[in-house]
Order: sequence, then structure tokens, then C-alpha cells
Amino acid sequence: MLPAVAPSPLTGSGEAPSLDNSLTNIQWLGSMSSNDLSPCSVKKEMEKENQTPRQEGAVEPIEEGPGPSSSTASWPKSFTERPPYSYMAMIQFAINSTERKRMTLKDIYSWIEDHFPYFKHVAKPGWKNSIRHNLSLHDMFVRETPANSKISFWTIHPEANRYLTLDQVFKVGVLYGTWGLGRAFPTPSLGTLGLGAVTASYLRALPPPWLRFPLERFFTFPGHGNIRCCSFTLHRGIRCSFGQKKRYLKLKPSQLLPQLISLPTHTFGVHLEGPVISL
Amino acid sequence: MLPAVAPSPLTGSGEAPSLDNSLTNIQWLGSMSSNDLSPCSVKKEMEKENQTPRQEGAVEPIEEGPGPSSSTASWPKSFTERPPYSYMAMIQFAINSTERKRMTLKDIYSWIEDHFPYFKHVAKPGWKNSIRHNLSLHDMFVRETPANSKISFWTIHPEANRYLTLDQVFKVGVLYGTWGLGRAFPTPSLGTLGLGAVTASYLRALPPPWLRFPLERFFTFPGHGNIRCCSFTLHRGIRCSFGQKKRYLKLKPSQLLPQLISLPTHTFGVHLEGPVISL
DNA sequence: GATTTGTTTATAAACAACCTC
DNA sequence: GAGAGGTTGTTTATAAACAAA
Ligand SMILES: [Mg+2]
Ligand SMILES: [Mg+2]
Repeated sequence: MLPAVAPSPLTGSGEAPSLDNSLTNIQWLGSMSSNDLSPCSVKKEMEKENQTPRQEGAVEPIEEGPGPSSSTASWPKSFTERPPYSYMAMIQFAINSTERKRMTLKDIYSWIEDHFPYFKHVAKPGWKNSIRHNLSLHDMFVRETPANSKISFWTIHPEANRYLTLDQVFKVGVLYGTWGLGRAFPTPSLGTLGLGAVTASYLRALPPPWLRFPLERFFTFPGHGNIRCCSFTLHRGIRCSFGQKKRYLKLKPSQLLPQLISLPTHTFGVHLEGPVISL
Repeated sequence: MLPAVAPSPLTGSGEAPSLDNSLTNIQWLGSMSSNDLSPCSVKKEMEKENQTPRQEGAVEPIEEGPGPSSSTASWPKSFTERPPYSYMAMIQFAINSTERKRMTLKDIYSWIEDHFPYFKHVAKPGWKNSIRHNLSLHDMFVRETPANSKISFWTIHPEANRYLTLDQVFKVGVLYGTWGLGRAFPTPSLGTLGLGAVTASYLRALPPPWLRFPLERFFTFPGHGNIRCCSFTLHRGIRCSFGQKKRYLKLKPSQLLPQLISLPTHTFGVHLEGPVISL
């Protein structure tokens, strides 16, 4: 019941306890953002369906901020370290990178290897099994075979596709609606990062890279009115909460947007429109 | 390419190759059928919601047929051997054994332990994790909390519930519709049992316990007309096919009955009505 | 005949929320 | 009431069995 004092945003992220994991992940956010693909990814480009060219303007490269998030001069960890994205998220990034929002299995493999070298060089071969598992398991992913074709493409169910791309994950977002009305985060426990007492201005004042986090899924709840508290996982081990507990919607996370077939839990991009409510 | 000759039904099941697994499973079908619960299951009976009394007439005890399926005089294997049912199937058996078709998690645990001692005495404790995983994962299982109650019950989505019970799995069924029109089973491969050249009279002539197998899910396809071939898994490693290949519906198994949210693959009970077509 | 693609189940684990003692 | 520890619920990862292409 004692409201724990949330870390002040302006004192810097370095003061929050046990942030090692988060900072590791934060480095990921900027490192593989754009076109630094390995050369081997160019050869079969003609056989693949066109991928939409990246809009460079959409990417905000992360300047190294204060604190331990500045990377060393050697090979970036992102080449050997597992990205913080779930398979479900990476598959969406891959499919949504194409013009027609569809991709063959083989190209999904390649896209992921090209954008996340971990899977090319480090991961056990079973990661491809996991990709196939995810494609089959989640209703969000739908296989389509064009008439008179033997090729089949994986698509994203139109009701479920929010057209998120890897680039979007890096964007800076703003709060929308009546977010951040809650009290201080009550009980920051192991592996939990409470931002506490969140207001829009509080969030705007957060030093980078905090606002670059994927926050999207808990922002809008069509049909559920104004939600005054939320809690979500940024990456494994890093969780954020806003507002009062005890007032959660009694819905499992994947039901929060009931019109969607399936929602990923982690690592979604900021994808917001609308007015910012100053609190 | 060579069409393998299917085993003749009247020469007995003992001649089919590599049936060790199947016979092990067949023993399962009769051994735990009725009320031979362990004594420790009686105590908390009052706290539980009523379970419907078993209709003894519905169970056909399996007399020991010819071949290696007769069990030894010692403790039946079924007490230490894993039952052939998936978690999804066992959960349905448990919930459907109650009057109101709902059950708490704890009672699901108990029901399974009582009816399948393997889970009480042999299985690693992680099996309960798997039960919870299945309850959450499959949309078929829906949690309901009565108003003003703290208890929550697991139910089966009414559209998906076929009200199958453990007892029904033992029932003998008959073919319905135009089943069994196909040719010989083409390529029995490792772990596959081809019945081949199946007709209704062929199936009626099969010695027990063949017709006691769970066959239900491929029998009726509302809205799909007459299906002339099918293939299904009885238990792990034992697969049956009817009819010609190359004429499969292009649907994944769980979509065969599209009005259902989710269908288990294995171990479903015979649940048939209608005329038997003699071929 | 071997490889790739697709579907399903099992198991372990991370983690949140709830409940009980 | 507060806290510790066990129970219940949701989600992801990984391996594997197996069918079909
Ligand atoms: Mg799918
Ligand atoms: Mg469920």
C-alpha cells in the first residue's frame, strides 16, 4: 500500500535499480535500424517480392544519451545478441516490410537473418522450427496460395494487422487520451520497473531512450472508455505500470482489443495519433 | 509407389507390423473405464460439484481378444503408463463429467489424477503447468467467474463442446455416410497403419478392439458434402487413412469443422448417428 | 529419397495476479 | 493489516512427432 517513490524522470535512467537487462535491450533499439544489411542478403533480391524502401525520415537514430547506454567501439552486441523481439513480432516486421504484405517462409527466414544477425550466426537451427510454429499457431498469420500457384505466402489477417514495422518500433511516441492519471506505482518488485505517477509531461521529460520503448498495445482500448491504469512488458524482465492496480480490466491481454485475432505481448511499436492530454 | 497390401481385417490385428504401440494403447481403452478410482479420491467429494454418475450401460468392457493385447495378472500398466490422451482431451473428459459442465482447476487436477494414476504417481510435477497452459492456450476452454464469487470455473465453449466423455471413447461406432469408398492405402510408412480398401462391411468385420478407436472427428463435415478420404491419428504413432490421397480438403485439421473454435486432434470418441451405408 | 513446409502437442519457463496462512 | 509463500492464469520459447509437398 505504501506508494513507492518512482524514479524521477529527469534524474536519468541510470539510477533505476537493476537495469542491466533494459539497457542491453535499449542498445538494440537503435543499432539495426536501417540499411546495414550484410552483403549476402543482396543476391537473391530479384527473386523476392519487392520490399518497400525504407523511409529514412521515419527512423530517428538514437544519439547516445547519458548513462551506460553508450556502446563500445567494437562490433555491436546486436550482431551476436538476441534481439528483444518475439518471433511473433519479427514475423510481422518481415511481412509488413513488403509491398503486398505477404512473404514466403523462406523469405521470412532471410529477412530475419538479414536484420537480426543473431539468427544467422548464433541461434541454433531450431529457430526456424520456431518460426514455422508461430506461423501455424497464431491465427493472425494466414497462409494464402494464389489460384493456379504452387507457392504459398504468409499474410497477416487484415483485422489483426496494425502494419507495424521494425522502423516504427524506434519512433518516439506520445501519450494519447487520458493516460497517466494514476497514482504512483505501488510495489516495484524484482524485475519490475515502475515509472509511477506518470503524466504526459512526465513522459515527455523522460530522457532518451525511454520514450523509444514499444508502448503501443496498451494505449487505445476502443470500446472500453478511458482506462486509468495499465501495465505492460517492454522486454523480458522489464515491465512498466501506470495507474492504480485493482482497477484492471478483467480481460486477458489478448482480449484487450477484441477485434483482433491475436496480439503480441512484447515489443510493439509506437503507433499513435490524436491529441496529447496535458495533465 | 507400390500400393502396400493392407492387412486383412479377419486375419487379426496381431499380424500388422510394429503394433507394439497400438496394442499398448488398446489396453488403455478398457482398463480405466469405470469406477475403479483410488480410495483417496473419495474424501473431498462433498466439496466438489456433482459429477454425473456413470451410466454403466454405456461402457462396453473390452474382453481380451486374441493376440498380445491380453494383460498380465500383475498391476495393469495403465497405473504406471501414460494414457494416450492429450491434455486437451483429458480436460474435456474432466469438465464434461460434471453436471454443469464446469470445473475448477484444482478439481481438474484431481479428476485426472483419479482417472489416470500415471499423473498421480509417475508424471513430473510440471504436468500441472501443462494443464494450465492448455486451459489458457485453447480458446475452447473459457474461464467463468460467477457474479459475486471468487471461485472461477473452467468451461468449454458451447460452440466447441461435443460433450465427449472418457466413457464415450470406448463406445463402438458405425460408419455414417459415404465413408470408406477409397482405394487401398498407398504408402504405409513408419508409424503408420494403413487399413486400406475400407468399406463399411470391412470395418464391421474388424475384430475388436479396432472399432473402439476414436474416429469421430473425420466423420461428418457439415457443409463440405461427401468426403471420400480421410486420415487421422489414433494415438501417437498410430495413424489411419481411408480413401484416396490427393483429394484431401485443403483445410488444416482444426478448420475441418469451422463452427468449432478448436478441435483436439487425438483420441476422440465415436459419436455417430444415422444409417450405415453398405458398400 | 531427401529436404522443405505446415500442423499439432508437450514441456519448461517467465511473470502477474490472486489467495491463504 | 502486512508479508511470505503457494496457486492460478497468460504468454513465449523450444523440441519433437508427423504429414504433405
Ligand atoms: Mg496461422
Ligand atoms: Mg482458454
